[in-house]
Amino acid sequence: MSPTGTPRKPSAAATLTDVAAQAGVSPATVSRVLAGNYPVSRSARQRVQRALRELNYVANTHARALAGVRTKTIAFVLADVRGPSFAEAAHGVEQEAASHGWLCLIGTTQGDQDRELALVRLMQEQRAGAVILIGAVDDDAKDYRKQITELARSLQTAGSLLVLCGRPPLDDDVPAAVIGYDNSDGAYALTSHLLARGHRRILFLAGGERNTTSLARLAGHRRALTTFGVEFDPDLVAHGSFTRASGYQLTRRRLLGDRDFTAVFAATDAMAAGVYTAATERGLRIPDDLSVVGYDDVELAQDLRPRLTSVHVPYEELGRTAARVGMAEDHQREDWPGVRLELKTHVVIRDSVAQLG
Amino acid sequence: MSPTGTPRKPSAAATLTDVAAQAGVSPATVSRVLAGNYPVSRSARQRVQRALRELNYVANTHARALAGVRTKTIAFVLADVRGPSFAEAAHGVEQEAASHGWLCLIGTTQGDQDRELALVRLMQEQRAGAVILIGAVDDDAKDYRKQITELARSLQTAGSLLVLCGRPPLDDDVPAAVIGYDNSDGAYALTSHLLARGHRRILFLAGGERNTTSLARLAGHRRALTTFGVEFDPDLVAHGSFTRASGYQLTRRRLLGDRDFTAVFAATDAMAAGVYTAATERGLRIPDDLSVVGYDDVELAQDLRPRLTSVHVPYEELGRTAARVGMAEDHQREDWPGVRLELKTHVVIRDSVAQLG
DNA sequence: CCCGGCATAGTTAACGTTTGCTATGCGATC
DNA sequence: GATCGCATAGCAAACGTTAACTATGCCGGG
Repeated sequence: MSPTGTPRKPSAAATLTDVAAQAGVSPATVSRVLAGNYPVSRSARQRVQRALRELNYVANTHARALAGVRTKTIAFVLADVRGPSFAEAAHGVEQEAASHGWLCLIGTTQGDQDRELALVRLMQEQRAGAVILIGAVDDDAKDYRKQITELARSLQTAGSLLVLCGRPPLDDDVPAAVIGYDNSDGAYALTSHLLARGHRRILFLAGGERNTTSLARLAGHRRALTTFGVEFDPDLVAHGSFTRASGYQLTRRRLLGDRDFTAVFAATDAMAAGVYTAATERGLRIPDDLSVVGYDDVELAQDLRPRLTSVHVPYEELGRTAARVGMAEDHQREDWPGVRLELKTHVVIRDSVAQLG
Repeated sequence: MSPTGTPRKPSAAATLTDVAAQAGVSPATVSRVLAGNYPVSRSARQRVQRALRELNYVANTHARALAGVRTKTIAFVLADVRGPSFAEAAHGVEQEAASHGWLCLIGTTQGDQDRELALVRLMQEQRAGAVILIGAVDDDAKDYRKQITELARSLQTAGSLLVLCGRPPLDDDVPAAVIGYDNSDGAYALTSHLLARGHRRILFLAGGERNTTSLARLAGHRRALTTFGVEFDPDLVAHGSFTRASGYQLTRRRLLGDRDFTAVFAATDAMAAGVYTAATERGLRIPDDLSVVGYDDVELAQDLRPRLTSVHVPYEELGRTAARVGMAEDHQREDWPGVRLELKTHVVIRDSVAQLG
């Protein structure tokens, strides 16, 4: 009734109650206009909408959440946003979330597992609808599994969900979703390709010795060797990290003496890029003098010359799927069946492998 | 007094009040133990801490925020997390935020300005302490400036702050911080380098016709031309987008007929990569037959062969600075002086430019 | 021996929404 | 013409914290 009646406290955001006062209705009515889940008369609705505009009302998520509305926020935690494969996955999560009107909370660990744990806690304080963990882990950390298991339970208790993405599952009774992709089979196929082209001595450039992704890729590699009846030579495995610099160092060292391999399987495309540099430095031409393959099929694989043969991993799809699972409503139920998905990979043949013999 | 007294409602997260009951104290005491800003007796503290652990208490940010505690959340909005320069900036924001215990809310626009506006609104509903907008804009959108100005004011009213990052400032009276970097001077320096090496006919591959970043870089280029007394030829500017594909297309088209330029200035490194491909396809060697330069100095610049001469932009620093400004406490004051910073760039000379004549 | 003050503790009123319940008016039905 | 029901509206109690007050006991000083 009093359009210019009681003036709001200056320089503070307008609340629902302010809007109600301005429109001459009760707060409940404003809330109903906003939610549209209850009949409101035409005239009241119009006055409310006018007041909403005039006061430039912005809803308060915190109050909403407290009052029991499910928060449309999904959290994800990864090692580093700059890694191309991580970025791809992050993009998938973000797109999927956005398409449902959800927002993303993000945190990075730089590979520190304690930081990861701390971040999950923080995300839980924010009452994120789900927490997605992306990327490999070191399989040693003793109480890491225990702690993450506790977190998973804790999240479930709070009506949230832990989604593990691209890392091995926890125990069966842990309430977490697992979205994986197939590292071992991809490596199997890639090594098979190398073997089919006549390579017998293949240097495998691995990541961290306990890194689960690295381990799985190495396992696939060995499996292919066995299938083709080629004996596995431990000397042909070098451990480093998933970086270009590491690929460079490892290769450089191996190229110092006599070369006893015709191909290099780099556990990631980034490492493969390092191999290129080291080989070029030594005057080796790819693929004529040395064949190289990578893994991940990030954009870089097409930028290298010759273009790199690699295994395509659907990182964006991985992120999308994780988000979809996290946003699903039914994981709140007591009898939720759990989710365990495995995405497929495939070899992309380009120009970095020579046919031998 | 009753350690196992009243059992909590099963399968719901423990609240402060639950903890208080368990420890036999009032909620206020628990809150004080948590905050550590008020004396609590040793015995009470210990009982509380025990209960905290037993119940696996996780604070509720929403309730805290409602009760008036400043939320330690910073939001940032960019076009796409996959772009390497964006990723770098995002990393900077995230690192800086994390080092102060803040969390990041993230949203991407895919270049859609309406989406950007909508995202800022969403972030405001979340009561983010600041909202950082990263990246260029199209300078045409009529009411875009008006709307973003309104948002800036609205954010300020709510005690938050709009931080514009790598895009031109709004009007002087708009309460927003602006963190820029120098596009025009960088382009000036880079074109000067080309001119100093004897190039006179330089094809400039620009981004969107109204893209502010592209426009600024083109302006610097023209300024250098003028300084060296070289007449600007509009025919030597081609507009596309900041992508590799666009760089490829634009170059390809120009290479069909007679070539009337000796160097290409690509407005981004990604476009330069496209130039490489198109040139190689035509059998042109870089830099012998054609010189190429880029802008941004992302990792890609070092992956290309020959390595790309480019302008280094401190994207990570840009993000860090934006976050720092956003998290500062004093921007809440009525008499906040505002912030307008400009980061420096510098040319990185590599192997993609030939000395002519 | 009384009182002022300090160290703790509890009480309670916010914070901004949502929502179940209750109240009101009015047209239709018997 | 009393009654029922429906379409609207408001009231008030949550939600989980914080912090300003208030209450209690105990100590030391006068």
